[in-house]
Amino acid sequence: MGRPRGFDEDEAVRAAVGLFGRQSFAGTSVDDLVSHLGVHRGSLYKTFGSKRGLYLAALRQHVDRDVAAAAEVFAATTGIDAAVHRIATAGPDLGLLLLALVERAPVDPEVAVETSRALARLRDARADLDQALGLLLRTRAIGPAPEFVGE
Amino acid sequence: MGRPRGFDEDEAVRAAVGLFGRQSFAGTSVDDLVSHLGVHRGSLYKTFGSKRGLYLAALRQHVDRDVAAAAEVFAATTGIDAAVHRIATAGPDLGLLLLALVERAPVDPEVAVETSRALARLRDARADLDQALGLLLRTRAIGPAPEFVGE
DNA sequence: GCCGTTCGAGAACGATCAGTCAAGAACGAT
DNA sequence: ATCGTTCTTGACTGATCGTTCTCGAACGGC
Repeated sequence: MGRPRGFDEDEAVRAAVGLFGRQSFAGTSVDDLVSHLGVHRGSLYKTFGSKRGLYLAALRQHVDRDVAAAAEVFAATTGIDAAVHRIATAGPDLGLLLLALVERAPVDPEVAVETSRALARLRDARADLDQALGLLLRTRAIGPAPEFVGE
Repeated sequence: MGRPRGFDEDEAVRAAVGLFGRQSFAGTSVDDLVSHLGVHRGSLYKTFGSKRGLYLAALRQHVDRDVAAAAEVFAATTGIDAAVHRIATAGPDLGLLLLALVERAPVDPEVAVETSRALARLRDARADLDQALGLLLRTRAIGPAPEFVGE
């Protein structure tokens, strides 16, 4: 009963993944979120409790969806450069995971739980996780690695 | 001529490295900086121009000092786990570099220049840069890797 | 056709943000 | 001693921060 929602919660969280993944937690304001998610202020707080609550929801969806998809690419692609290149160009954006790892995990235990979950997923898909992480990090910072060409 | 400075610019920048490296750029307020650097508001803006100016100064010092020191450890230590463990426990804190890579380099070209400089330094010291980066990233997120013992 | 409930819309809250300004204090030079 | 210069100090600005509140609209149940 009651008035039905005017927004899709899953879509809203997905949009939050994009914003937090591009601008970081501290760098994303609630105004940013409100104007990009199609969710109004009151509904946002009613649904997620706080900015941090929405961030955690976004991170969980990111791990379950985007990180899982990336893990599949990693498992299916031989060669780290090719796998990371494929993810960077056609795969899911892992910006939120990278940002969560350095920005929030050290100071927010619940974030650390989710990032650990993500790392475990990736480790299962590929034993040389560290090398993949480092390459993803450099790819985000400098753009796609120019030294890699070809499929 | 003129009144002498009441603070050491090098020390102030070093303190800024710590703050930015722990709390990120967007997560560190000018009030934070003022209360931890021993530099008052006016002097901060007179000396560095803006919060971003101070951030760039901090990042440059970080690359020239802390990243250079880490590169020496990497070059002098055989074994990635041992090298990263040594840096994490007794070496320089590379938090600012990691944060700059994911938070600022993608949106601030001058930051990207400095992070590229840092990566070049590390690459010269160790060919398997990506693996080292990934391990540093995980170490920051979850704390020192429990699987590594000895040395 | 109301009632209870949930949501939409946006004004409003105190706090904090980055950045500026004016007034005075501490120096070197004359 | 006085002047020009540079730095200190803290109040101040308008904007933006995360969060809360109010009020009306849209629903299911009776």
